[in-house]
Amino acid sequence: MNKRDDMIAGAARAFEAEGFRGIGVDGVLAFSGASTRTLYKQFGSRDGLVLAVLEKRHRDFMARLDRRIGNGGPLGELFDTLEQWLTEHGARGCMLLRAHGEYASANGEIVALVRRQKEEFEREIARRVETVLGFADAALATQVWLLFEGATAIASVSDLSVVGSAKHAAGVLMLAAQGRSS
Amino acid sequence: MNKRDDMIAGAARAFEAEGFRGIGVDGVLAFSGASTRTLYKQFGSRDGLVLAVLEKRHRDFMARLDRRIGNGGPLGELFDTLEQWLTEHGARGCMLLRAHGEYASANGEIVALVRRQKEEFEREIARRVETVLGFADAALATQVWLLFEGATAIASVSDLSVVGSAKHAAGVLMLAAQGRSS
DNA sequence: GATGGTGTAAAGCGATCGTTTTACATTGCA
DNA sequence: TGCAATGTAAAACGATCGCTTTACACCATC
Repeated sequence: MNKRDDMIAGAARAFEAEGFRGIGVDGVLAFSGASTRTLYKQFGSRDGLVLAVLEKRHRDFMARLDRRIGNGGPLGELFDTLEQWLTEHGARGCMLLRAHGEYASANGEIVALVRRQKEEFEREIARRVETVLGFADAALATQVWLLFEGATAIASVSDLSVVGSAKHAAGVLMLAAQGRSS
Repeated sequence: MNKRDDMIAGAARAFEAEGFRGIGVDGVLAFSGASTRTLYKQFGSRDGLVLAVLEKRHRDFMARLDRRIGNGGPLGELFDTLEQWLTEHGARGCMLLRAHGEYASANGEIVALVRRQKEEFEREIARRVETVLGFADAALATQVWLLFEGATAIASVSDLSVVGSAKHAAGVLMLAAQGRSS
């Protein structure tokens, strides 16, 4: 019954470790023990499975954000959630952006999906910035987003402490924005 | 004579557009018109070509930094150079980090090279931070690095204006660091 | 004017790619 | 009890993969 979910979870681990184009269908399926027949019945194609993995990945992270992890307010939660996420999943760069890069000229549907997901994520950050400041500040939201994605990327070649650095920098930028408004 | 350079330049364009694992040897060579024979004589293997591309890419960007582009001081130059670079090469995410992700479990030499390159880049930022502040501030250097890599990544799904946002945020963080020291 | 370095053209190596297909087992619902 | 859905196992499709090899052309230097 949850075979479909097993395949998505297994494929996510496979793509995380080997990259989206670096592993074949058989290799991906080995992570969940499913057969090729089931893959094509459930997802239609290999790319269909990729889309399902990306959708679940984004949905899971957004849901995790709602758990209000940590104690640094709406913006601090953002980075505390990221640190917890990277601890659990390993830091290999944002899976969505990796797919965006690997399928840039091979699958427009995947590219479009990731763009939509990132727009949604930026809006979520803007919402949190407005909650903290009491007024909207699109420029600050973008800067916090930059710190977030920078930490996600750099953690793969450095260590998880960069997430704390990003959190701290976001706090400094926020205080500066508050100072300018008073 | 410059056939080797042609192959590296062509391969860089190929990998930029299709990803490192998303295009075959024949496709890569079509960008420079070279033959497979020449590839294996010059680079030994496909991965050898990848290493050469990454080395040249890093060296070229570091050399570009020395041209002191823009007028925002050592830190402003960093982001002005990035913006010029992305305008010329297109914004598809950092090629080095893309390679690091795609070869994470397939080629340790590539992974190690990128790690070294990123360490060197972080030191370059730290050097510039110290020049501006008059004293070393490793935490600030890391934060500027986060903004830089975040802008590089996000420009691929947004637009180049995020580089200006990163530059501005770096300026705010620097002023805050100066304030703390006085 | 032979030689060695560097290049192209093209065929072929075994392996693997994404996908389809055939054959059969299990399960839940009518 | 019977049927449809869902699953596995395994073979095979043509295409493409990274790589090797054979054969030949150019062009500088000694």
